[in-house]
Amino acid sequence: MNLFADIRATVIAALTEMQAEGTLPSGLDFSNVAVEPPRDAAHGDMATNAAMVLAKPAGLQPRVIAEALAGKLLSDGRITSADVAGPGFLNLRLAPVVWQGLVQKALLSGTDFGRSMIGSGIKVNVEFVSANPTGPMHVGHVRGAVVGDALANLLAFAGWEVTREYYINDGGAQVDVLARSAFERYRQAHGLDPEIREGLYPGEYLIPVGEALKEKYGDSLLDKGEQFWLADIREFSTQMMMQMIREDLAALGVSMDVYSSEKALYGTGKIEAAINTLRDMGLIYEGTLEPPKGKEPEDWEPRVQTLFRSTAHGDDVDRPVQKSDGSWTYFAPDIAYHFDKVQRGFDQLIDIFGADHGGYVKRMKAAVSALSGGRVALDIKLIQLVKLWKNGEPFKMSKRAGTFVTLRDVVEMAGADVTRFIMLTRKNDVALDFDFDKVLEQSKDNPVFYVQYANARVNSIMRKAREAGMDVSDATLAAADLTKLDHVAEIEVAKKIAEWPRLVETAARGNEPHRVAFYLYELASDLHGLWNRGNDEPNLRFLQDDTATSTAKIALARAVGVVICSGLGILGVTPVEEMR
RNA sequence: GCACCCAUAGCUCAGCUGGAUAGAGCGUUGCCCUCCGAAGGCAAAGGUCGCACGUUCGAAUCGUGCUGGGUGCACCA
Repeated sequence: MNLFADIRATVIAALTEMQAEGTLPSGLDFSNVAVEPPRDAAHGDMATNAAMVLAKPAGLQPRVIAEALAGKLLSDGRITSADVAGPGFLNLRLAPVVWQGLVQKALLSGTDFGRSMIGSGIKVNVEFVSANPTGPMHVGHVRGAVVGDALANLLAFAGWEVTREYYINDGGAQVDVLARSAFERYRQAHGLDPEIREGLYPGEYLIPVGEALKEKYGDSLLDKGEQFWLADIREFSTQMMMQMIREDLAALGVSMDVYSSEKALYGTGKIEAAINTLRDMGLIYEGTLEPPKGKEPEDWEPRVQTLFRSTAHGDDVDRPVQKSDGSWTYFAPDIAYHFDKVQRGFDQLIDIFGADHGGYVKRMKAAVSALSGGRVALDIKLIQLVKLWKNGEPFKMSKRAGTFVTLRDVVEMAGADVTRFIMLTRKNDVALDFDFDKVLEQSKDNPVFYVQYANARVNSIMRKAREAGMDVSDATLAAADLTKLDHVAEIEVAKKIAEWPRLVETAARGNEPHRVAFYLYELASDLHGLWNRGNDEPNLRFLQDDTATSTAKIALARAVGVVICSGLGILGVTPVEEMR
């Protein structure tokens, strides 16, 4: 599937043959032998470092190995040249037929082109968003939601068995605050003045909750004390908030496979079981922590606490799992929750956190490491801030929530597709500017537009061809005489298409969905470049007088379109067929 | 004080897990287009990859120590 992997296999086979012939000593480790695109395309199509990696263990000069290897490789029909260069690189050139064949393969596979099996048999859990169920989702959540969802898509495309999961933080004090805030709105629904005291949630989104409470309870709770209604209203409000959050996520095109509740962990013995598992490992003890140096809290006093020896698994200090009154800290259910994920049989866990939670990375990794006996890897992606801009200045207003910009505001102003794409135009750990004016601009400066436009152009070509009576079904295009794609400019585009399967694998291995967005931009750029050359060089236009030539050229364009659609699918962005 | 993240062209950022002469867009400069396959095109200039050591055939990439910015640091989640 991945051409680079194919050629690498060929290289390894040649090396093995050389061992059999005695050109190379036996017992060499080939794992560091790589076949990659060279940095400079002028060097060739692919380069292998085999000679340099093996020179030392083989006790031979790099050039000696490289030249012998070159001789072997040239007997492969796909390889037209193999030149030794630099310190011992072997630069390979592949026959045009290889690239032409790839175009055909893309057409035959459709949007499955690039699908990989490297994750086959690996169960991965991607936990993301996990916003507190106390209000609508805001901008801060959008990026994490998009990154998590796109990453899940990417991993699935590369063969992983993916579960998307949302952890509902409904076990702490914040849902009590939610209940009290909702109670005030309930009073308001009865015509009373709500008392939104300091510390309560002031957002107007709770007004409908108050009305729903009135619907359900009438006036029966109005003069009752908190002890009579807190649990019920908490449950009721949390449900309504989660419903709202699901709708917010849906508006962004995100759906979860599993919603896990923190509250549901209490009273089931799961927390105790997780902590006891650690205890059996000798990782739980009663002790006193040192005060943090440099910034000692005002009310600090030495206190005996139940601690998790996270330092045994790479953390900097041990962490408390119980408060001084004996109740659990927030960390305890988190441990239990991750233990639950381990017990559900996941081989790999991914958490998407806001960058402000960076301090919890080591302790969570320590917990997973301990509870899985090192079997399960936890990767935590920290998502940096998004700064919103409009009219050249920071955008802060919100229609509904008052204090923050909601996800809905963003989606309504920019659209889900644009929002998703832009959120992936930066690495997760770098801050991102989101300018409402720029992201909606129809110009080359806007990457979303640029990529969509490339696909629209492909569709435009096919539309015109159909109008001219041509058959441009994928089957016909795949059967075209692709040797007519013999111009270097066309071969270059085919080479870019060839990179797609490899990119999918690299991006998936690194949990880096942003790579897909960058690749699509480059691919679009190549298509636009070829299109533009058609202005001056009519023989590079996609539509020619000769049907066979046209069919071949359209096949190339269509292959680009297929990859763009496939890539956009991973990003969760709908490809457009026509720009308006 | 400690931990984590960031630092690459004037600006915004990539850089395929250690490869060759470090890339793209914007901006700048110069040419082309204003008979629609131009919601522009071609080309050029622009860099001590924050600094200093180290690891090795080879470092923007790995290690150590600094500098500057961000985030977070017991009984909040």
